[in-house]
Amino acid sequence: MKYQLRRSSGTPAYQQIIEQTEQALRLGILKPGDKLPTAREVVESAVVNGNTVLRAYQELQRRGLVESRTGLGTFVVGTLGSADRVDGSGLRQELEQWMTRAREHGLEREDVMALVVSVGDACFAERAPEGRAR
Amino acid sequence: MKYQLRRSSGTPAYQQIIEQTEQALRLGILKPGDKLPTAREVVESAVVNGNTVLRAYQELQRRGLVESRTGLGTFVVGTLGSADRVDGSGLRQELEQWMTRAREHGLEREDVMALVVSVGDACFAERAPEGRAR
Amino acid sequence: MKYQLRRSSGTPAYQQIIEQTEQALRLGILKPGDKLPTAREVVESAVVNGNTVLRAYQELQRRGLVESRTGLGTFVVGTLGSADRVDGSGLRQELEQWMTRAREHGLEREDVMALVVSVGDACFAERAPEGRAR
Amino acid sequence: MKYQLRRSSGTPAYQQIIEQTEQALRLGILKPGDKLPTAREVVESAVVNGNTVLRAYQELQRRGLVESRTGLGTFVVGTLGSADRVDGSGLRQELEQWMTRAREHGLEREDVMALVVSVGDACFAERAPEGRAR
DNA sequence: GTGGTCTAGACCACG
DNA sequence: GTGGTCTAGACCACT
Repeated sequence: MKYQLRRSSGTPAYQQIIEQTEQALRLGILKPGDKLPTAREVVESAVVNGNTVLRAYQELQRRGLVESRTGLGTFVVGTLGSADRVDGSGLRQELEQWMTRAREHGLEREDVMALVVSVGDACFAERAPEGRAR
Repeated sequence: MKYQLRRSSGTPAYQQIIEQTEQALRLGILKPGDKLPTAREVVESAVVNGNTVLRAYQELQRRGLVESRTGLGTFVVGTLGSADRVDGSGLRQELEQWMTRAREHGLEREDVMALVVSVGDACFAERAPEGRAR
Repeated sequence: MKYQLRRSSGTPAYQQIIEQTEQALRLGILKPGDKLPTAREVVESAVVNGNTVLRAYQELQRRGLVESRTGLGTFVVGTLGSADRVDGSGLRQELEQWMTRAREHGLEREDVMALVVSVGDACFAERAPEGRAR
Repeated sequence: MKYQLRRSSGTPAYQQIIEQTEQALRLGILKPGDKLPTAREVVESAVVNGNTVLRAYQELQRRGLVESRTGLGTFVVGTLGSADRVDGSGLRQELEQWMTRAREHGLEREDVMALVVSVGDACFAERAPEGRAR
């Protein structure tokens, strides 16, 4: 697990850490029992303040995804989404092929993202309470 | 064009407006000559302060995507990405099919997004200057 | 609403703020719609750092008791306990009389508290999941 | 004497041990000559690190409430408050009755505690040096 | 002026 | 060494 923070994105750093951790949980990169990097490690690797990391970890703890034990570290205890259903379904491969094709068509990364959000909104639009996305 | 702000997302409101506008540009929902909603309209529809909208529009203008003409409104003058290349390429349809399949496999919206980001990182990773993604 | 922090108590300051706010909610001192003191005001009156106050307010917000609106302040939106049932029940008066008697018997404040905790444990002991009190 | 630690309360474990010991002293549950549980016993029953228990006992010793004799154990040597005055005064019985009534009125444990603190502040408020209560 | 994020660094509790 | 609290002060978003 390695965090990639975009400092200029406007999204708070501690929130990016939360999002990336949840993403890793969804993708099965992190599983219950796994140890998150220590706050100190993240400070070094992601060039961010220790408090910021702790804040993110505490929020993850509050969400029941993680548990911190002083002197030991922070460990995954919850799961998120359905990462396991992806493996063996071919979904990933198909997406890779599609994205390669999109790229060959001249689409940039951000174009692809915008398209995915747009299609996702339509596809997963079932009475979303309010505020579909960003 | 209608803005959907997530107030609790942590991402500043004015930035969400910018992002959604740029996204619309990439998707071809907005094209040069189009008129953005007036600040007043956004204030009402998105429950946000007028100054916030103006700040977002100013930033869009600074980026050369938009032009405000007093008394008339704010108009799109620039383009972004390669929206036109999507039409007729079948890319959108393929994505829709893929996403439907993903959904039938039990994936949630957030799972799909995590997967897309993950694959996107791999696919568009070429000499990322630094901090290519989140 | 005025916070009285015991800095030497070992209990974190931000947590004392949370506890006292919840207590005020239980006692009906704070009701939905009421405005909490601004972080700045608490900083001055309670001699504590602004971040510490914000942290407490954010936790209260997370618990759904309070809502912060930038530029406006922090407002009570939730309720807690059954404060209204105390009024008119005579419970408060009876407690006051009992406590006066206890004091005349030579009990100190801390003695009273210890006694109350002890009796409370017995009286409200219904299968508490684990960890009854301090 | 059995310690009940709330791990999530924010209050340090070693302090909870101190508080509970003092409370027992005030209530007469512990009297001079009594033996505290050995650190080892506490470690097992309260799932806490041995050093933490020792630190608490040292603090109690510093306060003159307790004395550790190597090879024998830790023994109560001091008193606190006026526990003896409670017995035979009827105070405890009255409190029990009041609390039962409170409970029948629908008050929760936390409501009662908030009320007691509130009344206690008023009743024992005399020239509080500063920050008399929470 | 109000809430909120971030930093740098100190100090504490715990293993 | 690991998580956690607190401070002082800077800077930002929003009303």
